[in-house]
Amino acid sequence: MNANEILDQIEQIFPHAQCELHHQSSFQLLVAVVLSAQTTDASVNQVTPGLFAAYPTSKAMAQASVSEIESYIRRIGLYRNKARSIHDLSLVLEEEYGGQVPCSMKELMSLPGVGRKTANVVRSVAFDIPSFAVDTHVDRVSKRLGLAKPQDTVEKVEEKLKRKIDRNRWNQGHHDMIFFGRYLCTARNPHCDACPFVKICRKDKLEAYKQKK
DNA sequence: ATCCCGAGGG
DNA sequence: CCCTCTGGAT
Repeated sequence: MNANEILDQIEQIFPHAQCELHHQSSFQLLVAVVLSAQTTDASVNQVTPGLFAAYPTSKAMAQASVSEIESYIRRIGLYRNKARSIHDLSLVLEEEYGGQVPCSMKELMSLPGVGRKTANVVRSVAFDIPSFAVDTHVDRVSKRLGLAKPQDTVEKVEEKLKRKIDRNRWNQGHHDMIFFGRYLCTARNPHCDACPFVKICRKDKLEAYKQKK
């Protein structure tokens, strides 16, 4: 079973996999993705309504104080780093990009608090540019399904997925693997009884590798 | 390699 | 209680 066939199977189980972070603009998407680091999107969606009501645009966010932003997002993890990142990146958007979110990898990754994963998600969801963001779910699922090796870095996993999956399926495939990892192939207690990939699964090998390390 | 860091699930 | 959640900067 090749990578495209694996996606076919996942899409039978999850026909409507998509971005679940609530947002109404590319700026709001960027902020929501920064907030989503090491945090469930359900938690992010609890704080963004209040945050975006107070500061809907990069201009408003840049004019807010970091402590004011903190007060809206204190419920989620890493809130001090995130408040600082959101404020500072809004300032850069206003001063360097005329209030527009850039779409190149180089420009996105130069923003404070924005790394390769966040940049890939923004490019994929906001600009519909073929990308493959590798987060904790995509990394785990790729290694369990044998699309990458246990020792591969996230950059290596991204490279292998892009090579093995048709380009026109990258953006949807990302969300397919997120849903599969979030709702079926979970980190703890995966639902192997309902999984179509038990024959090819390398979960045990992945865990053995982690033990040695 | 370490730090950040609250909430929800098992 | 411990683990995990669409990571990034140092």
